[in-house]
Order: sequence, then structure tokens, then C-alpha cells
Amino acid sequence: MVDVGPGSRVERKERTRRAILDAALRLCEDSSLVALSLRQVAKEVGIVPTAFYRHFDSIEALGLALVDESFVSLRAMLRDIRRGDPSTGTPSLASIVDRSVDTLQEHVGQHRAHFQFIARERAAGPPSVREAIRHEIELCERELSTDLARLSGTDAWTTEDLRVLSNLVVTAMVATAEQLIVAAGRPGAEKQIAENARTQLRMVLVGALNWRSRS
Amino acid sequence: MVDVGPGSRVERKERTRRAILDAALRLCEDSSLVALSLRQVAKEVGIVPTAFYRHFDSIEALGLALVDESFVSLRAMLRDIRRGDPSTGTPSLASIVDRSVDTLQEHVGQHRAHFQFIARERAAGPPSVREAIRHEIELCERELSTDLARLSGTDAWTTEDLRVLSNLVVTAMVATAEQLIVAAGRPGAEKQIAENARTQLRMVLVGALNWRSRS
DNA sequence: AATTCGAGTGAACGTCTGTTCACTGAAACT
DNA sequence: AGTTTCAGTGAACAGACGTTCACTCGAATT
Repeated sequence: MVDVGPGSRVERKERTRRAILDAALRLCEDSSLVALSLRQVAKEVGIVPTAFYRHFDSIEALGLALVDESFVSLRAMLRDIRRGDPSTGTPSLASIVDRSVDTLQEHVGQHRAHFQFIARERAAGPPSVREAIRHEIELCERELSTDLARLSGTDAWTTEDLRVLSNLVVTAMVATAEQLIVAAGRPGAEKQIAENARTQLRMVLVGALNWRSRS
Repeated sequence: MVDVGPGSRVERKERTRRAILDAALRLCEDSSLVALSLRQVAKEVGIVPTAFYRHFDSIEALGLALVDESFVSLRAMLRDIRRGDPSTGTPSLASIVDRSVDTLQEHVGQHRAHFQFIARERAAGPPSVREAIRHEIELCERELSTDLARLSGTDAWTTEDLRVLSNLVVTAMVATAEQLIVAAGRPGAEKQIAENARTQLRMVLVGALNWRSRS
């Protein structure tokens, strides 16, 4: 328990920092950050409670680090979606929807813990954690709105309208991710949820276009 | 502290039961059920910890009671929305949206604690509480889908399609309620959120109609 | 080779936790 | 009038909690 393996001092420190983050994420799978104790985490890692303070000031600080880490996963997903299919010149709206939902489903499958952490602490975490997550999601909405502006081709859209649409899409995607997490391990249910998400996204996009064009 | 006022024995019992529910709801406003202790609740109520057991087996059981109570509020809101405006024969789609969002905003304003409780414990509560909330929301979706069937007039819709649409609408409304709670006390922000919700609902409904008619 | 640095240790503290038990005393029942 | 019922009491418990402090002992610096 005193021997954490080879490596320089900074390497060893980084290694137990990682172990703490992983342990906390694992314990958060069936609880919440606010119901997580320093001693639980320490025991899970295999260090004495006091050693925790060498890495984080508090559970809340740990939570903020987990937010950063989780959104690295989420941004990787967005990058995957955005990269799109380069085979066709201008992809159809339906194909974009299909690709996006597929990518979402795949990424939630891997990194399940990260998405579950965001979904839970978004509503129940310490105030600073909630605020951090809220802010990150707002950034995602902004990015999506610029993507949508580039995609739709119509420049009759207000930035405000784009923001509202993005908000709706992100909300639907977050909800889909939550459903996928609940349905984890039941492939049939997952497939159904993905299918529903595709339908919903098409409804929203088509609706937004038609609604805009007539106002 | 021993004198809880006048009334028969069952009245007095019901009164402290109410006090427990209210105290728990109050404490849940800036924490979560899973981070709520029996002793905290007892102290807030003004009874000794042991007396808690005369009313609930555990915090979890208390949570389930709070779910029931919260959804009474939510169902009252749905009833208000459904009652609609009887002045015009067949209300326009836009007026339905406006009325619905207005009613949502009003009900979230009152009963803020109930909506906040649902929003938080939906993601972070004990498994049984999460499941109970998930089930209640699913019932709401079913009710909405029958309403939509009666409303649209078109019977080209599959029940499955209606369910998917209802799921999207409910998701958007839940997200709106969450935003309203965060923005509580800032009338400007609340107004903006309600306006966004109206736009989003119109997008979804118009989109759903147009999408269906071409498939 | 001598010194500093710092991640991890282990004991100790006061406080809070859930749960047990035997009890009181007034309302309810017979 | 006598008895039962039961919401609420208060002491006691064993365990978990966050945080403090002085410490080790190997790597890093000088």
C-alpha cells in the first residue's frame, strides 16, 4: 500500500491522482457527489484519508476536476459528429441526423461513467459543479448554433433563433443520453431509444425550417 | 416541543407527518435526498430522531411520499393546461402553446419546491425514487399523447409516433421547468425562458405535422 | 555526500450518523 | 372507571465523518 510502483515522483503523484478520479467516478455510478465522502474515496483508492488532501482541497474540487474530464469525453464526441461524412459533398439532413445519433449512442456506450456523472451532477451536484456543467453545456449550444448556421444555408435566421433551436436540440440529446444510460445493457431498448431520437431530431429540424420560412 | 396543539390523535399525527414532509422538502432545496439525514429532518421539524420512525421507515420512504405529493402538484398543472380556453370553439395551435407555457411558468412559480424536488431526484435520488419519478413522467407522456391525438384531428398518426412526439414535448417542458427554477427571482430571465419555450414548442408541433404528412 | 521536499502514514479529536430500547402520558377504547 | 394504544421522549450504542498534527522515508536538489 506504500509501494505505488515505479516512476519519478511527479509520475507517482499523477498516478494516484488518476486513481482518485477513477475511484470517485466509480463510486458516483450509484450515488452522487454530494453523498460521497472523502473517506470512501480514500478507501477505494487504497490510501489513508489524509493523503487525499495532497491532491484536492475537497470533494467539491474533485467534482470540478471530474467535470473537466467528463467534458473532454463529450467534446471528443462532438468532434466526431462534426467531422461528418466526407464521402458525399453536401450530406442530406437525414444522414446527418443518423450519423449524430449513432455517434451519440457509441460514445455513451464507452465513457458511460462520464455521461452519467454529467447527467446526475448537472441536477444534484454542489452549486459550483452545477454551474460548471451548465456553463459547459451552454458552450456546446453555442457551437451547435454556429454549425447549424453553416449547415442550413439560409441566413434569414437570427442568432437568437439559432440559439433557441440549439437549446432544444441539446436538451433532446441530453435526454436521449440519460435514457441510454438507464437502458444500459439492454440492446433492444437502446436501439429503440436511438430510433426515437432520430425521429425527434428530424421533427425538430424540419419543423424549425418550416416554421422559420413562414414567419 | 411536546405540545403540538389541539386536535384528535390522528389529526396530531397527520400534522407532524405534514411537518416532516415540509421540512424535508425545505432541506432538499439546497441538497439532495441522498445527502439528507434523518436527524437533520427531525431537528428541522422539532422532534426527537426516534419519532421519525412513527411516520416513515426510512428517508427513502419519505422520498417516495414526496414524489407522490409533488406529482399531485404536477397533475394539477396538467389539468389546468388541459382545461384550455373554452371561449373559442377550436383554439389555434399558437394559443394552445401560449396557454401551456404560461400555465407551466405560473405553476413552477408556486410549488417551486415540488418541481425542484422532481428535477433533482429524477437524476440523483435513490433508485426507487428515480424509478417512481420515471414512471410518473411516462404516465404524463401517455396522457399527452392521447391529448395530441384528439387535438391534431389527423388519424394518420401511429400511437408510436404520438408517443415519440409526446416524449420530446415532455422533455422540452421538463428542461424549461429546470431553467425556470434556476432563474427563479429574475423576472427578465424567466420571461426569456418562457419565450424560448414557446418558440420551441411551435417548432416541434409544426415540424411534427409537416414531417408526418410527407412520410 | 548532505539537505530539502513532499506523498503517504497513523493516531487522535469532536461531531454527526442510523438504530436500539425502555419510558411517559394523554387520547381512545371497553 | 379501568385499560389499551401509541406519538413522542431521552439515553445509549457503534460506526463514519472531516480535519489536525507530528511523523516517515525515498526521491529530488544542492
